[in-house]
Amino acid sequence: MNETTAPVPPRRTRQRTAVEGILTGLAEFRTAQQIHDELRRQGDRIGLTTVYRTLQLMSEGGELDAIRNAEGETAYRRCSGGHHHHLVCRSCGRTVEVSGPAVERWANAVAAQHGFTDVSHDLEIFGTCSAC
Amino acid sequence: MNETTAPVPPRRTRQRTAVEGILTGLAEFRTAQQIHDELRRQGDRIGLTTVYRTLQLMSEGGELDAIRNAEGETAYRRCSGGHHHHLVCRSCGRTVEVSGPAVERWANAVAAQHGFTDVSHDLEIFGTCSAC
DNA sequence: CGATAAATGAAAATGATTGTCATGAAGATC
DNA sequence: GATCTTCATGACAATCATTTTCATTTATCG
Repeated sequence: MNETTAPVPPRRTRQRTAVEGILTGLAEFRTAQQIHDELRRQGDRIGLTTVYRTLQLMSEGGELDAIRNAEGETAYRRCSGGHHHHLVCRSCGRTVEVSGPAVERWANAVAAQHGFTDVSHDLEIFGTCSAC
Repeated sequence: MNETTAPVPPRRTRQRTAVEGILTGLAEFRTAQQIHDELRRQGDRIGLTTVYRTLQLMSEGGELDAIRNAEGETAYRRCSGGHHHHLVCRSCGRTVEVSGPAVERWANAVAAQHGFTDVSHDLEIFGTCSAC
């Protein structure tokens, strides 16, 4: 009766391990195609479709953060536990994780004032970093 | 020698006027396709390509704000003097404009702490509205 | 009124992402 | 270890927003 609580863990395959391996120890955002290219460069035989699917599943499972860049591509990065936002450099793409309890409270309060429940939010800050 | 300062104003065409007309007096974000559909519904004969091009030019010229939604589409809105954010209902899509000076200050402060300049940000709050 | 360069738009091209489905491989069971 | 059931994979086709192409139309200037 519990079909929503995922009683079945995902299978441990060579491909899934490879994708996780790329993202572990990397703090930057990467697109599916970049990850695919990198794995191929390492001699790993893996399909582009699989990379897309794996990243999507990991993202849905809360293992990855996903953002869309200006070119319309979706980029992923390993997710550090808590809820946070991103400060992204427009030029080089460098990303810094930031968090602000005040923002969380403000968002919840504003939503509540308008009768909204089950609140979540997305916040991205863009700028030019000191190196650029 | 001044090719970057646009000495030539864009021509005033029926199509450009129509696109501007749709966005004037509308505070919500609309995609190129939605605007194209709306114009067609009004009996205005206009090509989808032209709508895309016009929106892009207006956005580059600072006349419009552009955001990317979760489906990967780009939505535009007339640049209303005041900066604000959106509270969107997940079920019915109802949108409420909200603003919070505290959030603006926080975003600017955080960015500055990390050496970022020329800061902007996107914030969207999602929830279920009282009617749903 | 022309001349001229920008604007338009229909159709084709692009490019990221998703769907399809036959084959391959985990994990459970014997 | 052999087998079975089911999920995972991947080559390819399909989708879909957006861009490019290029012949035609039209603002705007002199």
